[in-house]
Amino acid sequence: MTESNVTPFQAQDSDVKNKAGDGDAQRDATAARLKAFVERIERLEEEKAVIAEDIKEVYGEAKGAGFDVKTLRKVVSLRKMDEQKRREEEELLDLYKGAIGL
Amino acid sequence: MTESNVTPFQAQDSDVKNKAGDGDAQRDATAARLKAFVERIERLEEEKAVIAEDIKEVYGEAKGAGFDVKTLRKVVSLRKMDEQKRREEEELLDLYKGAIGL
Amino acid sequence: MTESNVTPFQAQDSDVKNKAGDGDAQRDATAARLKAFVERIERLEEEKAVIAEDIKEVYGEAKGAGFDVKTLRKVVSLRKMDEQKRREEEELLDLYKGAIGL
Amino acid sequence: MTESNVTPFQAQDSDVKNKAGDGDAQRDATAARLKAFVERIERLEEEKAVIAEDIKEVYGEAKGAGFDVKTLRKVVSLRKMDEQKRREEEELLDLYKGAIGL
DNA sequence: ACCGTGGTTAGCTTTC
DNA sequence: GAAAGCTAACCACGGT
Repeated sequence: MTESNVTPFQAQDSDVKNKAGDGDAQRDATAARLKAFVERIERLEEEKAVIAEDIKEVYGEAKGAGFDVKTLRKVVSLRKMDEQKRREEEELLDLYKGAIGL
Repeated sequence: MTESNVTPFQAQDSDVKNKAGDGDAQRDATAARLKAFVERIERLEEEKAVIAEDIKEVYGEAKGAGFDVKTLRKVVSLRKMDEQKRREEEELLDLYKGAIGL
Repeated sequence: MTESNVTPFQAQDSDVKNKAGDGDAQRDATAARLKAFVERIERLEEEKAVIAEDIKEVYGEAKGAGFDVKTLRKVVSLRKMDEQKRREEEELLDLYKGAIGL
Repeated sequence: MTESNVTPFQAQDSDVKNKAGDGDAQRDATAARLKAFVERIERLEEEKAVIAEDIKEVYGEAKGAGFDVKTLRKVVSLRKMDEQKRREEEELLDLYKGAIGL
């Protein structure tokens, strides 16, 4: 699939493509490649859904262990914010370093 | 950890928590368990974020291969909707069956 | 109110706001306009809440008439999904048409 | 419609209804009533959607007037919370008054 | 009567 | 700057 020589449908401004002489072969090939992309995406989304499910289960466990879920979520959320803040500060530091010549 | 005999903090309306005789040991143990939950969740969320990233990359690839991303997203969305609809219709059937007494 | 010449508060990153010469008049005017927006929103949300209440009542009526509410909800939900699907398919068609250059 | 003499489908535990000898007339009547409920609900939901749209527009206006939408949402939300709190306190007061004999 | 669950809605992020 | 998709909080319902 590294040697792609047919052009799939694509947003275009005013040009007309594949108007005539477009055999079924290319159409089929394009369709197959499209299908491949769709399936890759769907598999990944499925994995994502599974993990989301796992997360819910962990919260459930925590609840069963006596923790307050809402509070727990807040804690996780706050740590994530801190993390972002820390990264931003690091970026800023890098920026400064670059500005003064490494 | 299956034999949990300390009570973690928890949302309470008007009760008094940890009033007296609450040694540091329990507090530490509770904190440790809380930390464990938080870390499990964070690890899972990290995995989820990675997959979300992968999905974005696949869309990027598709775009590079000449597909229109917006259209591709629509296709994926419609397929998901079909899936949901199919499931709901099955549920509805079961519901009807229950509603009229099996 | 079409000629607004004062600047209300607004999220800003690192700028200095209302530094000097900022009399009370502008502040009051801004506050008044803010209040007006808040009140408009609150009135609309109130209307929305009333309608949500009405919907609940209709479900209640249906229940009183012997219909199974859960099933009824499912039916409504499926019809909504059909509607959305129909619209999306139309959009998809347009999208395809655009993608291949009209 | 005050004299309803047919029984619509409904959740039941173990009884079997409408098994045999159920003419089409009742079925049609039930279907018609069901349809009426569905349509009433759909109309109300449509109204609700319109109002939700209006609210979005007001936020848009406020933004155009220079207000920060996120902050504005926060203000509205806080006022709603205050309102709830106020009501709860009033209820509590009534409760007390009742408890001591008006 | 309470808990657990699922559906609904609002807010945030990211894209165009 | 607008629009949409995704995510997280909220709420009402049914089950136990």
